[in-house]
Amino acid sequence: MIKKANVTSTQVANLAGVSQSTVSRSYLPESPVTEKTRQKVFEVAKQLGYQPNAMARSLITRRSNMVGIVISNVTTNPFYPEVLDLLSRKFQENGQKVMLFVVHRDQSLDDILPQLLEYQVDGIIITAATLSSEMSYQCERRGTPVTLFNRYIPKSNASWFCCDNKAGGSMVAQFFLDSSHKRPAYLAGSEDTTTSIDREKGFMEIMNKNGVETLREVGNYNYNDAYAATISLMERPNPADAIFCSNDIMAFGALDAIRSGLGLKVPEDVSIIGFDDIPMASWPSFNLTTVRQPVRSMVDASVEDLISRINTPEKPPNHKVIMGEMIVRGSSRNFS
Amino acid sequence: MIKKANVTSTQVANLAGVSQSTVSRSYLPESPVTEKTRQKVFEVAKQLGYQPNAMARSLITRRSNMVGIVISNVTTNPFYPEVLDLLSRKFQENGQKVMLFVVHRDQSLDDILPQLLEYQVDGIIITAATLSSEMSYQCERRGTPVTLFNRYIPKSNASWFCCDNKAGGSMVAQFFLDSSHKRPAYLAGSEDTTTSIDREKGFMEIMNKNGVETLREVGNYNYNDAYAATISLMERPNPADAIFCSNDIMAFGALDAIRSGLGLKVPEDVSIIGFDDIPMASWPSFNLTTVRQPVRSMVDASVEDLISRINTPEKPPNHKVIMGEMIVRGSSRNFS
DNA sequence: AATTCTATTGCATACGTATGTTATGTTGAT
DNA sequence: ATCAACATAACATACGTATGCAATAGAATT
Repeated sequence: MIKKANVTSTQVANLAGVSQSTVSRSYLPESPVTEKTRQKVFEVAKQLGYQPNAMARSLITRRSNMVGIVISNVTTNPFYPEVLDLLSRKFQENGQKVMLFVVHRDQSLDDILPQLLEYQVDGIIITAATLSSEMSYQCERRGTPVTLFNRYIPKSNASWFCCDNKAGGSMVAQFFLDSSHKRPAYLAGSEDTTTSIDREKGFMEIMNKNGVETLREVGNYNYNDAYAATISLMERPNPADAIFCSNDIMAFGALDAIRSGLGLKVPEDVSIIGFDDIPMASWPSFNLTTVRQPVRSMVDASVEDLISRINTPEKPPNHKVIMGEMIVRGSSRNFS
Repeated sequence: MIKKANVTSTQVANLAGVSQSTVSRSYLPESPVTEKTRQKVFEVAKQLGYQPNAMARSLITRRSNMVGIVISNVTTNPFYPEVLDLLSRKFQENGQKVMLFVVHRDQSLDDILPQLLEYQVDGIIITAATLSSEMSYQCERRGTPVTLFNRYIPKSNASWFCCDNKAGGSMVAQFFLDSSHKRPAYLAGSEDTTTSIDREKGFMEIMNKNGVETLREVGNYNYNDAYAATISLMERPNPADAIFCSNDIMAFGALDAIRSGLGLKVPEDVSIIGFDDIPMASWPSFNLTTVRQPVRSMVDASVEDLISRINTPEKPPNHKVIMGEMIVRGSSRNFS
């Protein structure tokens, strides 16, 4: 527990023959300090190995320059590492440090957010997870802005930025109909996520409007469940000829089930369409038709929103739904 | 910039009719404070929405309970999100918060580490990146322990924990020889990484010992380069019949190149072996033979080392090389 | 040379907590 | 009832920085 004593601004000040406040000001860009003294301070600082203490600074400025990122599914869906990478990069560019929490199914956000607040983060981004109203209230009370990424909560003061999941679902449905598929199926993600619910909603709306009966299975957003669900989907008396999977990873599971598991062909026997457009989707092995999520736009919007609300707390939360784009590849047939 | 005023321990103290120090002690588990007053303090705290300020606490205890994680390749290789997930979980279990930096090719660690030190992290883990001697010195001077994950630096005071990459390479070479392959090839990762260099070293050692000529290409640890490298490997007059790829992602690129690109068969025409054993390796589409990295052990060792060196700074750094395990699947033939 | 003004610097204090030391209250024994 | 002994609580200070205000020095003006 014996930690080496820190070099402080006071020590630098003494050696440089100036006051502590001058040292402090030397590190603030627009402070009135002569270039000569500033250089002298930096020189001594370098010699002593001095570096400002961000904790002490935060304590007095009431700004930590840290944001909290809460994320899940980082190992089960490659979409989220990408989101994390982009978020973290964008925050770095804006001078914000990132305090990261990876949440698992067995953890509650209600245990994590207090830790973030304890560390005085300036703002919080929540990805692929949702917020209890109690926590939403806690954050509001402390004036800590919260932004949701690909989730939304109807009445809270959190911002949110989502892909237009419903429209995405509809696009896929329309595509299936236009290419004369007769037995479409929806392979749901986790039942309690708005992403899966909304994609299904959009998909079903079009199907119902056209009076087309639709099959349904649950794949819980993972490969193995999707594999199994696809088998059961295809072993019915009247199997599917088109499967819309609520994310790409499940689509890979479906593809493998169809091809390796059942010995059928894609897209000749069944068309498969995914959601996300992760890099692997374009690999020859999969060559997956999918709905591309506008990750960049979503990340940019989220970060910019959060930072602007950090800087001006009175700003109301923002909400935006950004349209995805259908990427047609080889896992779906176009005509019949 | 107008941040809501924090609720402080002093306010709680006033309302509860006790002193600030009593409030403070109420939050320290083994402090001498009557259960009755502690309850009263908590009650008032809850009512006021009080939460201790970790910055102020860190300032005085000289412990931030934050560790820095520096990681790269988080989007290009699914192995690293898994590492990140495990690291972060293990640190959480030990009460350490995580400050995350995702580094990119265009960034230098020398710009990142000072930020971590500024925030007084108790320790630093560096994954898939290496440390300049200048930075190593800076960390040592401040008494901040550094642990490298899957990298090593001969003479520094950093700990490191690696997979036994050389032994892994040798295992693969021996496997190829035992199954009578005649034209082995090594598909290198990024040339400047010790992981790729060591795997090659182990591979070549066995091949040389047995007088077997070996082909070589570079795939830079990514799918696309590996795909292209494999094509060029197979278009030679005397093409390979066995390819050892320095990670799984490249192995997928090689597989796709062989099958979709060249119309050949795996493992009949060429055997492919990867390294890492990421979850996808077991998917039917790939069914990849590979060397499993002992991620759990490596993560456990790294975290335990770092935490123990945080608690007792006088401890010398540790180094450990952990053996991987060969996972034989369908992408390699066993006999000939 | 005296005066005014401005650009720098120093002084003092505050941020919110932890903790060594002293003071208080309570219990028990005599 | 007296006093010791102990368990709790209060007091005061320190952690390392930023910043309002006062002081200083130097330049500029007359």
